Amino acid sequence: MKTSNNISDKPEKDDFGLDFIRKIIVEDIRTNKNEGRVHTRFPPEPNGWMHIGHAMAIYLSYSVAQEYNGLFNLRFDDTDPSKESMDYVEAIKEDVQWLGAEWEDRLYFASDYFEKLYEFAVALIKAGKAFICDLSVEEIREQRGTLTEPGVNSPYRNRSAEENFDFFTRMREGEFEDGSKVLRAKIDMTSPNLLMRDPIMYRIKRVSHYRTGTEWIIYPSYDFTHGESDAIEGITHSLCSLEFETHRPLYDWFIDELLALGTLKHKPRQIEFSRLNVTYTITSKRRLLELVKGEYVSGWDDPRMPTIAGMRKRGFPASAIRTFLGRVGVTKREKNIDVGLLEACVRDELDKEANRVLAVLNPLRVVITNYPEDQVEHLEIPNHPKDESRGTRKVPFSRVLYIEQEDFMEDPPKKFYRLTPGREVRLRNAYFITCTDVKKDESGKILEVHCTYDPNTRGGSSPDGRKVKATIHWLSRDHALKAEIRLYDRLFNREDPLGLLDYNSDSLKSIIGYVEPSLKEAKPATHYQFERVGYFFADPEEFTKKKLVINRTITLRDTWARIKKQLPQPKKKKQKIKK
RNA sequence: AGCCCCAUAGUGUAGUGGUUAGCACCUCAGGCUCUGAAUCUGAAGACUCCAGUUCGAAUCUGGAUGGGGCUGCCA
Repeated sequence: MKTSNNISDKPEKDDFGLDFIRKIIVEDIRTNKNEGRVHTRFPPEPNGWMHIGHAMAIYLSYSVAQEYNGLFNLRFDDTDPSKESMDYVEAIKEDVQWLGAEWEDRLYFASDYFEKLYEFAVALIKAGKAFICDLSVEEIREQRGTLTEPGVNSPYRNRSAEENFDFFTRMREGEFEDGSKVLRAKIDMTSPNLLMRDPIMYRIKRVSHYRTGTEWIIYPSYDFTHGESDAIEGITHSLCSLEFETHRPLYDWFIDELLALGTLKHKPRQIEFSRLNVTYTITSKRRLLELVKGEYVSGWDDPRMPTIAGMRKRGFPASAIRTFLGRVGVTKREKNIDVGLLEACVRDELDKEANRVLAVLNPLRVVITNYPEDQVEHLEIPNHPKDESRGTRKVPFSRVLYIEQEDFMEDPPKKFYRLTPGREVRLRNAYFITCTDVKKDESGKILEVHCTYDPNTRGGSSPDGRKVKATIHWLSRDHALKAEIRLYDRLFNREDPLGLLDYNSDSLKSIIGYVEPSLKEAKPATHYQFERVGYFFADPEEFTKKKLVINRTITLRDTWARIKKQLPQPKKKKQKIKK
């Protein structure tokens, strides 16, 4: 760290392309502010689940610290005991860790600073900067004024420092009722910023705190805790979302006063960035709670939820979330990111990571009529077509197979080039087969399809160089394993969902599908690509050898589905053409 | 209504007085392919407006317009 500081010969434009926060940091380092240190923090309140928006805050603060050789703290902002719990602390730690943000030994709690905060408050009281106010909640609200009218001074505003100190001591000792007195900062009741109108610093709350128990009955407010905690920890850049912008003058006021009194020695800088909104998702705690309470989802970690726990269970890799966040960037504009971008990042990552296997979601029986009745072959199939080092596995092949229902059409449209009567296609990594016959029941429902195979195409290529237009996936019927497959889709069917009203009732379809035998050896929490179908994830908790529970993370990009949509509608029923 | 913040393709972002205004996702067309995947090539697509400063403005200044935030003893 003790490098020579030749500030002058630093190239000026090395901050090109950086976001505005990193520019500030680069400049601060250049001018040796905070002795060139960078120290950030993520300050969740342990009263709820972390979601994609929090992920952005975590990732930003952490990666900024990383990039500039700084430190990153995890600090729980636990000043409202009525809603907080240790369970949330543990869940949040897991989420933060999973995302890849490391706090090392710097795990802190604002509640550890209660004594210090109390002393800070006393210092402010003694300096005449804070007073005990006996007004009720309603009276304080009335006297605060409105957006356009100034507030009026509390009648208790001019109590002497001694009296204030005495009251504050007795507040702590439990002499007064909850709500009967508060400690307020003495700032300016006419400020156009409502937060500066003598804001509350301490309130009496006889609620047991999940960490400090009944030790305290007075608790500091967010505004009087957050900045002070930052200062105590030596935070240099306190990054938060835009809604705290109007709090900044107050953040600064407390610290400046404490600095002037010599109580504090360090001043962090709060910088606000716009929060992340994603299409087809909601992050409002209240709205999400409705889904949980109404059992529209299985819980806060339901794979459809935008929570970090939900995305984890869904099978979104942390690295995909990180690249997503990186692509989104940091600004102060309101953003509404296309969920497609997140999905693209997930596919991108999984294409590299996931081994390929064969699975059939909706089976259609295929009989290879020229294949010997009792024969079983074990075909060697690569685990990843782009990565030989991942090796191969054996997949059984026999006379009776399953293929995907939608890979066969008796009377196909022009652009359909999968299996159809008379046509030859390839079974992935197996054989060329030609459809010879279609068996139906009396009602016309297709029961099975008869095909012949070409023994010379073993492995999937023909010696005569003959081409087929399509390759489809398959499974040997007698060897296929049943699996509970949960097909997840977007939780809402509206780009800008309001809540329950836009709930997508098709967002989960649980089906029994078939997978190749190798899946029996799968470990929970591993990613697979079901070839031609999508990316799937062995459920971290529920997947066992006996019961294969598999979540669909995301479908493959499906060009055929789009072509199909553009095709003239088959005239089964009269359909009203929308447009 | 008062104060504060924001404004570049559909979306997100780069651009810091001279650029054919760059990139990513999306969209469309095509190539390649044992995944209609991946990949490759190409196309379409933007500086909110009005004044001012300047030889020259997306960029600086002023105003307008549009969007967002703020009236918890929540964070």
